[in-house]
Amino acid sequence: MSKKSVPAASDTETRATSEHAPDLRLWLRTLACTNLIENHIRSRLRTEFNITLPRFDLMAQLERSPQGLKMGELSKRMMVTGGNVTGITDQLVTEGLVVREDSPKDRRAYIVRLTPEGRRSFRKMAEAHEMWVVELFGGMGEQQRGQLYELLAQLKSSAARIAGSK
Amino acid sequence: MSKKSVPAASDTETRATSEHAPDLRLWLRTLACTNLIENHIRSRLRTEFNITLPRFDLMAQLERSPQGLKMGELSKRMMVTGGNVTGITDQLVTEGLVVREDSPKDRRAYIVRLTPEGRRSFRKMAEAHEMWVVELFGGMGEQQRGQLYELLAQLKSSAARIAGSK
DNA sequence: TTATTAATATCGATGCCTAAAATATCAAAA
DNA sequence: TTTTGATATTTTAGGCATCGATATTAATAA
Repeated sequence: MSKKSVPAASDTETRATSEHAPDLRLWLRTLACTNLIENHIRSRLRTEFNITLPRFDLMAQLERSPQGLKMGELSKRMMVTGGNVTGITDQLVTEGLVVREDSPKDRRAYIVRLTPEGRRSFRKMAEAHEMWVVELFGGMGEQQRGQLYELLAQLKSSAARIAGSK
Repeated sequence: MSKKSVPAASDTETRATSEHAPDLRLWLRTLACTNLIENHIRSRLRTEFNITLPRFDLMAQLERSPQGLKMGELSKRMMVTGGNVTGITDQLVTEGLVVREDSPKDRRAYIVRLTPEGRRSFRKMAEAHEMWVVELFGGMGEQQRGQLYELLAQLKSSAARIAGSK
């Protein structure tokens, strides 16, 4: 649209920009929302429970799997690399919140499990965490949140189709 | 709702969870979308241009401000700490993509600016970057993207009201 | 059995990121 | 002028995250 009055030299680039900028703005807004919320949660986890978000996330995975998880399983579910899981687990072990046990089936592998204290501690934090999220989304109407949920499902599948096929 | 048939001992917690879980799921879905897209972009920037996302983001800020920006301005706009900006800028300087100049007005401050090569290099990358974003959102309809944009505005202001008042 | 290939986890190097402390400068009050 | 408080940046220490390399174990093939 409006090809006229656009300098010929930068035509392609200019048109690409003006046609696609809305998607870029949409992406930047998505990013801004996520960062805003994530930074808030990260900060409160730190000040109120003296824990980091990655550690909280790892514990959340273990809470859902009382039988414990292998390092590789954690890596897959948290969508991070194995080396990363090694480091976070090390920290949690020294804090007494999780334990590494040898797998009876596979001597290469460990089973990571919450300790009783880890479980107790996590439940407290999870309750607070959920309230924070409710608070952060509280300015939106019930219906708007439902719409957002559906639209994000579309976005996820759209992006996954592109990103998935590396 | 449905107070009956809920064990008394965990009543509060259970109800809180069942009532608020939708918001939690909504948040996790938001996070999943963002991570999916961000990781894809990060990976392509790396493989196709051998640059990291933070460096790209810093250059993007400078491109919009041809007169250059102070370190503190960059920090604010990128929503990261000053120490971080120092490190990223150092890298870009050694790569010859940006320069630090003394501020004529304020001897405490630096002005960071793109070099000609930095500007040339950034424009190439930005064009590709925009196409990737268009691709990633391409599975959504025009109207859906518009709705999403509006709903995210609501979310942003809702979250900012909570997160802003530290 | 032996050799090969794949899977599991760790380690080292590198980069991003923050919070807190240190350094330098500015601007205005005493 | 000197002090005081605010501002701008860097430095330091620690945690998070990736990649590539490595050691061990498992599973499979010869």
